[in-house]
Amino acid sequence: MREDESDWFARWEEELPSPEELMPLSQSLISPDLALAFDIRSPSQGNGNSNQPHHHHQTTTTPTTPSQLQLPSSQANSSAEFAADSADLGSGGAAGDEPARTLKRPRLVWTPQLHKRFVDAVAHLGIKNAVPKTIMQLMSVDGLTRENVASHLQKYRLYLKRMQGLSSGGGAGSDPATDRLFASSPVPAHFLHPNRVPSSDHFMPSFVPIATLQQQQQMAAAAAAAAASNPHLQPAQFHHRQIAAAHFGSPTNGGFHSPTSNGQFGSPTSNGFGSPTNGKFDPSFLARQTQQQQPIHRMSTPSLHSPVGNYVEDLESANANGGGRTVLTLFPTRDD
DNA sequence: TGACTAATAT
DNA sequence: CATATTAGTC
Repeated sequence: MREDESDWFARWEEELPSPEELMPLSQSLISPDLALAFDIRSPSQGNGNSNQPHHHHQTTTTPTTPSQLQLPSSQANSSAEFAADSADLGSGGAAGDEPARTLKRPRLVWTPQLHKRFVDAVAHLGIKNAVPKTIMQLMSVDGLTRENVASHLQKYRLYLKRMQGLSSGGGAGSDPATDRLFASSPVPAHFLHPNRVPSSDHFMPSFVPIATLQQQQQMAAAAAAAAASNPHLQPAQFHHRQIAAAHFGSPTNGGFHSPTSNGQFGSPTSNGFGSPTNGKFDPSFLARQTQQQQPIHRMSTPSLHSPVGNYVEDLESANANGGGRTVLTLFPTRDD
């Protein structure tokens, strides 16, 4: 049975999105235009995690066409002429406040990869501890906010409920596009059986959330740079109508991957969680991520250099529904 | 106060 | 419809 442990782990690793598919979220969130807007949202919401851009190195293994690299300045958009005066981008006018502060971030798009990470996190945490903040931390996806997770979690829960109800009936399959995303990731058994607790339960020997510390300053710098370059796109600009969708296609070890062999992770708290569904687990592994303001000390990860995220901005007409929506695609829209 | 969930808005 | 945002509660 011990093998099971390593087995599941191996399986888990395998299922994880390959580095090529993984990527740092925030980076994508922060498109040039957005760079300006990437700032945090409401002042009151401490926002456990703001977004922090990482700088990734290009892994030599990025066979992908080198063509799309770097930030295209998004000028691809038609509005390249936003730049003009730097002074007031603020709301035009009068009040000129801090636009960056009030900007809204683009809608997060839950790609299968992202969702997978989400499910993995939830599975490993156990429904009990699977609350937005924890999930978010475990996912360790740069740029993901607690609210993003909360929202998704809500929906996921509904989905699970639906599944439960359906499963007893018989089965038929549901293929509505609605579940498409959720279907992309297997739902851990316990999820469907809230009451059942596997005797041998306990997975997650020592899961280690790597990344998690990011530098806000860098982000600020980046923003500043972006701002300088593209002085403004005030919210009003985004406000209504389309932005460019950023597609990501870059490998990144985000931090989810485990360096098995190298396992330097020896995290101080590499404890095996207690039981996900049973006892209480020590969130120590969460490493108190005290808000932001951390000295950019990257962990000594073996080789956590991530490739630069070469994302391309694409205008996604998105839907033909009511009108253009601004959407940000994080991962390469690669369906599984 | 901060976080969670449910409800509602976009 | 998928997310985001708000509101009520703990």
